[in-house]
Amino acid sequence: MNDTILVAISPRVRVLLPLPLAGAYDYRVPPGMRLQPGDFVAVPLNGRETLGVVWDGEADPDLPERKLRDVLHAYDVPPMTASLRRFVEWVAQYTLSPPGAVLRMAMSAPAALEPPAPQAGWTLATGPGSNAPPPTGRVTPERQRVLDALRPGEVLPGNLIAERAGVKPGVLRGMADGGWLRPALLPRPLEFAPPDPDHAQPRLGTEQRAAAAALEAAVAARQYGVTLLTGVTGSGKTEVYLDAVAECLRQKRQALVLLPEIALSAQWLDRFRARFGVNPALWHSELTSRTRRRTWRAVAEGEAPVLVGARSALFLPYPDLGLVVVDEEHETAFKQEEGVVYHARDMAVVRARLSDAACVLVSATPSLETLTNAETGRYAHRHLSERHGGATLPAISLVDLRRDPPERGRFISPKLVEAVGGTLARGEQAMLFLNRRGYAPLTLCRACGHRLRCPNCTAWLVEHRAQKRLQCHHCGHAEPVPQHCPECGAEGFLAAVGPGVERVLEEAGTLWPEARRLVMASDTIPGPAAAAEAARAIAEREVDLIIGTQIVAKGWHFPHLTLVGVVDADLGLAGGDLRAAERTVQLLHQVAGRAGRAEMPGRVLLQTFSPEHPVMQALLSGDLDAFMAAEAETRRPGHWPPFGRLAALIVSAEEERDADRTARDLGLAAPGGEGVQVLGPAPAPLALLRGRHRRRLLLKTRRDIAVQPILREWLARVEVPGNVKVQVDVDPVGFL
DNA sequence: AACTCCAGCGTT
DNA sequence: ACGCTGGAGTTG
Repeated sequence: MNDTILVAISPRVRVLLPLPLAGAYDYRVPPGMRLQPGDFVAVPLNGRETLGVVWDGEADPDLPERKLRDVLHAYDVPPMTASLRRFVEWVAQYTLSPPGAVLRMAMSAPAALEPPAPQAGWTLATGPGSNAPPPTGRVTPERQRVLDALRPGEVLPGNLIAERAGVKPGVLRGMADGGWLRPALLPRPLEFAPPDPDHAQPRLGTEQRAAAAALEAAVAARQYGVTLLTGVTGSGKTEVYLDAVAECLRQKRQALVLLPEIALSAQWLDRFRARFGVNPALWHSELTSRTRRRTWRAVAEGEAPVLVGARSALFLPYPDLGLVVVDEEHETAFKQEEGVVYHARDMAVVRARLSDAACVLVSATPSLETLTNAETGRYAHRHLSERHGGATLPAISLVDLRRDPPERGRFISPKLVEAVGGTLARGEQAMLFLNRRGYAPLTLCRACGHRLRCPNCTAWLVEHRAQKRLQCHHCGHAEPVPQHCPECGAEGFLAAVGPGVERVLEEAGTLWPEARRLVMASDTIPGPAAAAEAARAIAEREVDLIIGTQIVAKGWHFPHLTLVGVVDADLGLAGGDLRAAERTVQLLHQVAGRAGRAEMPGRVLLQTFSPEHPVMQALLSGDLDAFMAAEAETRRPGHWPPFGRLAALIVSAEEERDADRTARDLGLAAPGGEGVQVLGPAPAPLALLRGRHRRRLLLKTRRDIAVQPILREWLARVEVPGNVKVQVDVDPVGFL
């Protein structure tokens, strides 16, 4: 045997830090510490302590020993699963984000790594197997009641024992000194009561039953697969997918349900409670730090069997995810536009695949992307064609504003006035929908034509008359409504142009002074409590007329609502957005679905200047399938999504010429070739946003060409100065 | 992201 | 000579 010189090479691990660094860093494992991939650790970084996760792969052997620092500490929490680690990497490479930036989303409750402080309680010092010295002192009646309140081995909090025994807390201390009681740690209670899959059996129709069985089978298969669940509003899609959740519970795996607006989902939670007997765990950005910490830890320890959340819930550390449901999958709220730019619906599919879980995408008005995946067979498709409980679909009609315009200065046409009036007269509820907050979207000077615009954004200031302020809906800038025109100084010439919900409220007040009116907009319904209260007031008929923005479109059940009037059906169609028509159909269809959900038939009136527009015709006929098929044919020839791929580069800088220069450089370095096309640079749709000048370039490729390598090479060719930001948006939606 | 380092400037 | 501020650079 050869003589070998054994060099004591200290073991090294790669640690990914939740910071926007290029990759994982290597650390030394101190003697006695055992680490495996996924372990949460504390490490030194540039003179401070940072949390991180032991990552996969070999440490760099060429890194000199002197650069290495020791791992400081390993946390006693379940390690991050391999499936979540793969997901972090996948999202990072897809969105061109540093992996650490994605990891940060998976470490959104760092305090949860510390074990929860154990709660102290009391237990009997004497008892079977105890060799404690015999207690001293008399057994008073009080003390006897304390002894009776505790079973041998039982640990209870002091205040509970004192309450049960009817004694002052001081008695317990005395008994502890005398050796009757001894302090002990309380067993940690479960954060979330386990939902019972068989708490209430829903009454499903035949069609629902078949769909539920298919979803249950998909969950029971314990492997990846995506099912699109469609059906008109009121067809009972929620009950069907809750059956899949029940099956997931029986499989002892965790279920995740993503909702677009978790803050508005009070009614959804009622249905969950009715089905499973308990509340699910919730996850959204407005949780208190305490709830956040507790929920994160409960999820990691497998004690949150069902989690309902916003898109960020995708990054929670489920030990064994068995089902991911994306409700209202077409909603643009699933798109995260800042930081790591991602689409939660698409990432949900990836999360499910990497976890060998079933995925269910749910919508009455599915996106063209999802429909196309269903048509090509990548997704299974289940459709519910019947409205549940005997309700019929609302009758939709158009009001041609060219033939039947409202009175001058008004926005509700005579036909709609009549319909609302009739509905209110019958004691039924009506809704007026206008997807615009505030009083008026534009204020202009009638003397000089000046329009009041935001100093930081390419946007008009919106008057909010209730607050007597002008607001920018993009940056939060607000100012008092001026008396004089800031341009020409004329007094009394500033005029509100166009309607917002506040103005419709005012008009409704003059038309139906007796009607009890409620405005539902994101500024009047700021959170879950307000949403629940609004739903209650409407259900208990404390409201006659609801005036709302798009938040009224989402999943509400208003049993007494029989009329929906859409004040401006054309609103979403302006502008050059690729998906404007699709989104308008989806939004207006959802709004229309609020009418007539119980036995009373519903009616919908759409006010439009272009009744012949395919969007209006689709809503009129109710044949959304045909509309989506036609929509597909407009996108297919130009290889627009979903028949091609799109990525946007948003170049922004405080100085316009800096943004222009980098945008031009990117344009000059643009990739090309077969099936690859670059559009721009052009001013971004909001050319000025929060004080930054923005330019946009669009990369469009054939569907079989991945955009990420092209983007990486492109960005590597261009030098971006420090005062310029280039944001990458793979699969952009909307106009940002 | 959060720190150090250092140039450039003003104060003591 | 000292100290503050801002920007660039670094972190294992």
